[in-house]
Amino acid sequence: MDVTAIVEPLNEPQREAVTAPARPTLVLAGAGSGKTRVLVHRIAWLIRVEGLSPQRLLAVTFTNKAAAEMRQRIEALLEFPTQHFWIGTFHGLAHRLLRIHCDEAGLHAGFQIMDSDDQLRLVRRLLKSLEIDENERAPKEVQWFINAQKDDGLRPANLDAEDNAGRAQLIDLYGRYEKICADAGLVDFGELLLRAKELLAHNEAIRAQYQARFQHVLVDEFQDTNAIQYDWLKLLAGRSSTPFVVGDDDQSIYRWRGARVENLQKFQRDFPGAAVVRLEQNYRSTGTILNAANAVIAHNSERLGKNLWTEGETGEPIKLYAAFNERDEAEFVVNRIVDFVTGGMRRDELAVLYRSNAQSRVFEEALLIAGIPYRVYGGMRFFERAEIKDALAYLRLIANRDDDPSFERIVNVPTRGVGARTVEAVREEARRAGTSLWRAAAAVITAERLAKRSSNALWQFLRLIDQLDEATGSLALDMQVKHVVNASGLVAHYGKDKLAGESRVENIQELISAAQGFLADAESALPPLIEFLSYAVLESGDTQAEDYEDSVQLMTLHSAKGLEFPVVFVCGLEDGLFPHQRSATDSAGLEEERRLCYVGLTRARQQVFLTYAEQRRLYGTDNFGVPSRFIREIPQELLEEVRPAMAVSRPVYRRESLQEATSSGVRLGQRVRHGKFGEGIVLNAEGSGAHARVQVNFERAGTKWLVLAYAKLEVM
DNA sequence: CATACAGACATAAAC
DNA sequence: TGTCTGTATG
Repeated sequence: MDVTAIVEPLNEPQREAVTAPARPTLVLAGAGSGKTRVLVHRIAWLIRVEGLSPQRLLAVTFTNKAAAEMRQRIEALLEFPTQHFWIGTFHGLAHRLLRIHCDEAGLHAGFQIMDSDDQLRLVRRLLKSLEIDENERAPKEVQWFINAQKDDGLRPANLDAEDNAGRAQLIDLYGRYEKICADAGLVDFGELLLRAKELLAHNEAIRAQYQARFQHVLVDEFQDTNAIQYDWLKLLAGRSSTPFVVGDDDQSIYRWRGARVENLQKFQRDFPGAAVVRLEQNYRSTGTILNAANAVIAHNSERLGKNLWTEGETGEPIKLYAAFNERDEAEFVVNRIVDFVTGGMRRDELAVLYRSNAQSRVFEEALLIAGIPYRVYGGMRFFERAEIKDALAYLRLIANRDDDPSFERIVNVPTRGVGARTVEAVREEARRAGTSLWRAAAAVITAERLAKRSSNALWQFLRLIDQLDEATGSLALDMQVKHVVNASGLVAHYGKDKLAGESRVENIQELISAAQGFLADAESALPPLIEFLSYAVLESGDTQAEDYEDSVQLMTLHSAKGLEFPVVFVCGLEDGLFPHQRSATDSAGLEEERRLCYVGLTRARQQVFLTYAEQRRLYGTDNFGVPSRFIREIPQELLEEVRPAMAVSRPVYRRESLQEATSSGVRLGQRVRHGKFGEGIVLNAEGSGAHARVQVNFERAGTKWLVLAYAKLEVM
């Protein structure tokens, strides 16, 4: 194969990155600048030109989708199968490492992975067993604490209570949680990474082995890495390997999930002499869209600095629509969609983006009325569905009787007469004897401490699991699954469901198909079932099956990252909604919101529509919105305001800012006193001068809108 | 033990 | 306002 195909289609900086000599390299790749292309061509270059054995490279992504895409594109370019390449997600690769070295990592050979749902259940049960009230200590908070510590690489022993009783309790819970996981042979997502990191950090032989093996380590979306992922990379790269990382600080939108943008700077410090390549030429959007995006992101102070440009056309101005309310906003968007579709555009070329999921409903209703097919991203994914998780719990219990969360999940599904009291007795025994629920159940039955009926029901359950194990031990994986879902009564149980029975049974059938199509790793010594169960957690499946028909795409700004559409609607641009109230309090949060806006704008190829609603019904109450500051950050000459024919209100960018509107000393959050209504807090404000109005929540009189000129509010 | 109702809650989400 | 969870009830 000739080198031309690898190098020819690249621009200068792309080529520089792809053909870079073997030294640490940081590629700052702007939106739409060919980031994936650079990674794919770099790998092709290393193999074809540098003669690197595929065995000796490691490529890491965040999502299975990205990993699959990379694989596919490498195969297309190299005409070469990639099954044996180490390309995968951080979690997938960590999992692989732990399976290979489970002894050294201190894990059971058949350890299983818990998803966040399983994790939360486990935390709930832990709190209950300690008789800690959920109102006093929210399970979510405990879960969040544990995950945050793991993301930072900290074990309970590394934590200091700092004379804080609440913190001390959290640390204690973290310790107990770890014990439960270890006993049940369970590993959560954070644990996969942390364990893998500790394995490399503490075991010199293994570390040396992988450092020597992986000459090149490539990382995608580097701005999304957390502390452990970074340490992991550093351990793996060692002195002899070459890290090649690609990222964009302007697209870092996952700080709340543990991501550390600082890792980009840290990389330059930890690998002195690292080459830095900037990809700034954009192949996606019009000049107008890029100028707008550049202008918005320029308001951020913490940046490495980058400016997107294009050789393409200027394109249409960005259209701005000020809707009366959220229904009007949706109607406007749907009318534009109808126009585009009538004009010959495919529906899946149109995307409606919003800040929070709750906003989708109004658009869905409007699209439904207009008879336009749409697809909403997000929501329940395949392997997260209750019927699927129940089926998997049976399989997990068959594989490992000590898997307490699975035991609890299915001990009475379908209902077999094992009630809450019976389960409580089993838990009690497990706590007393310090064993798993499975063993405790057997002990409770033997001790004859239960009513005969309960005892029998429990006995039936234990027998069922043993029987399923015996009956399926020698079957192929798909037959194993098929037998379990039928003989356990799960299919019959879900089939009875009047509302969703049909689809639930279909899903269970789908699980059997998935098992049928599952290719277990030939090198692995583990039973295929164990591998399949891990696969099910790590690859939790798409939200929805592939579109049957061409449909409009509805999703949050977060889930739009990495995608592109000819036409993009960014909706709900109101202060408090976008930027979101809960992120706008500190500058770091606000900057992340701004990056989110940047991500939204740069999704569009040809045309962007921005909308906001002057009034929005949210959680049952009306809110009067102020246009998002992000609108004002776009240069006016790039914007064109679309007004309904009857409109009378002023154009948004000439509208006085909130501060001017309330220059009389009344600010949001300000305490004020009114002659008649008493004291209250200013919630909202709009208009200016003689028309300026504020919304005040009075302690006694409730929420009221008042015209400042008349109300004679006293600032407190 | 299934269903009905009351009350809490509501940013984003990959593995 | 809608959804989800936990509890009360037949």
